[in-house]
Amino acid sequence: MNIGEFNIPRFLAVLPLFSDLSPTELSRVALGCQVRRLARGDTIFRYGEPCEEFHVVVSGQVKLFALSPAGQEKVIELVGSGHSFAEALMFTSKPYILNAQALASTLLLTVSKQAMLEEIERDPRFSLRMLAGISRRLHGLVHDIESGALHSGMQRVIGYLLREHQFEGAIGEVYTVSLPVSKATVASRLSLTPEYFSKVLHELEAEKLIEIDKRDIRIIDLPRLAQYGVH
Amino acid sequence: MNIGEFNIPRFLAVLPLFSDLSPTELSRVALGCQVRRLARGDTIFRYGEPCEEFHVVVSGQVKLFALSPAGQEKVIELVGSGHSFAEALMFTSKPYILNAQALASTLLLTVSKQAMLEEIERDPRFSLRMLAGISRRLHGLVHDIESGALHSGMQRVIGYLLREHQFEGAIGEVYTVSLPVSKATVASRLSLTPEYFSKVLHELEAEKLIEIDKRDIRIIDLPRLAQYGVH
DNA sequence: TTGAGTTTTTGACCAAAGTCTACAATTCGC
DNA sequence: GCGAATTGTAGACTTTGGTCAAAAACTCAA
Repeated sequence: MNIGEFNIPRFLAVLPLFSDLSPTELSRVALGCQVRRLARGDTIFRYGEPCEEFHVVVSGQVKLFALSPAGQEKVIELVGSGHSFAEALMFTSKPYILNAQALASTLLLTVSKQAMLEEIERDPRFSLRMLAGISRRLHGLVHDIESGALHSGMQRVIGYLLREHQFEGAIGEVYTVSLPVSKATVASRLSLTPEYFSKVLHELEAEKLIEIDKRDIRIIDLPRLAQYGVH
Repeated sequence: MNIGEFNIPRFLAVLPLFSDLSPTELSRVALGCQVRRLARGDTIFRYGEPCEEFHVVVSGQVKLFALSPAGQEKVIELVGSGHSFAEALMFTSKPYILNAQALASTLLLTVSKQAMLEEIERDPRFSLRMLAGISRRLHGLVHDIESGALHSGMQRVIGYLLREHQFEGAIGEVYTVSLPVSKATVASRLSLTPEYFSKVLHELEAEKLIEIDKRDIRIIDLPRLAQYGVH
């Protein structure tokens, strides 16, 4: 795809955040945008760098992660096509508190802080949508903290499978969840080591609740899976 | 204190969120407010209830917590005087996702969603301040996830002591941290059981890094405490 | 296809943190 | 100041989940 030909206003119009801006407004915002093509492994930003923009994944996949002093990483979020990240950073005038890296070949749209602030000044309804977006993200995190603290590793894995199975096709009684990324990455997202994640999956397979076929997990007994581990 | 005499606009003016509204604007917001006196243990809201307002602790203390299906609770946040909570809920038009309860005799100011939305429509700068506030909260949570996932229980306790000691007075070389609430509540905030929290504290005491005197923790050797457990 | 480089699995072993129980200390209502 | 209720401490024991090392399975490019 030729980056030069990518129609920014048209893409912006699809995002919930910008969905009811007029064409004039859209092209005004588009002026503050920049499109980049990234290869797998490319860094988008690092902890501590100044933040003057937010980002939208047009296609591909991005991971947001923290690094411990010892260098071990914890995936906070996986961002797929059509989703945005780092909106909240813009408003605190603090540097990035996370790292972002492309997990695959990715087309990334970057919107400048300046363009956003101008649009907020112009239209209060716009800022309401921004508030709603950030609030939703905050709730997602609260939910994550809850499940991290309240559920065991087994339960987090089951919860993940149940959440993801909705987005996948159902064939007969059998749902298939395709892990979007490597097992190690999903494991980190769930705050588990890859080894332990593997063990948990295989325990579920031994119980005839799921079947593992590389990155496809078939859910064989949904009701019993939902029940498992609720001792 | 007589609730009827409590001057709402004057109190609002002290909050960062409202700090540069004019007296006219303040009294307009005040119309959408309500003041309540709560006793220790009183419920402010429960998971699942509709949310049509946000809250400010005038005096006293409030805990926000999640409940597992089994009924065990995890404290997500402790809110003290002058701080607000549940702002983000207002913008998602979803029900409360947490429970809130007074930990002590508390004076609570409740601001209606309606009043806030009207003010946002009027002044874009106001919404920017709102965005900054919610964003800051989001970063606090990201920070919590990082330290929960990346640090051991020992390190979380030390981190807590180091964070809190700044707010307390220093006498000579010895800083004193006064736990604001019961050890069990602090333990839950740190995702530990009360028993384990107690063990960790006493291990630190045995190492002559702190001294425990009921709810007062004296930090005897700050530099070594900061270092301890960084194996 | 081969073989180098990942990613995933396995199993033995270990440590951190939770559970349970009992009891000591504190606080509070009266 | 007494007794009840709440909070905190201690120790034995269990479990969950992490570590390490090695092997197996996959991927992909030449």
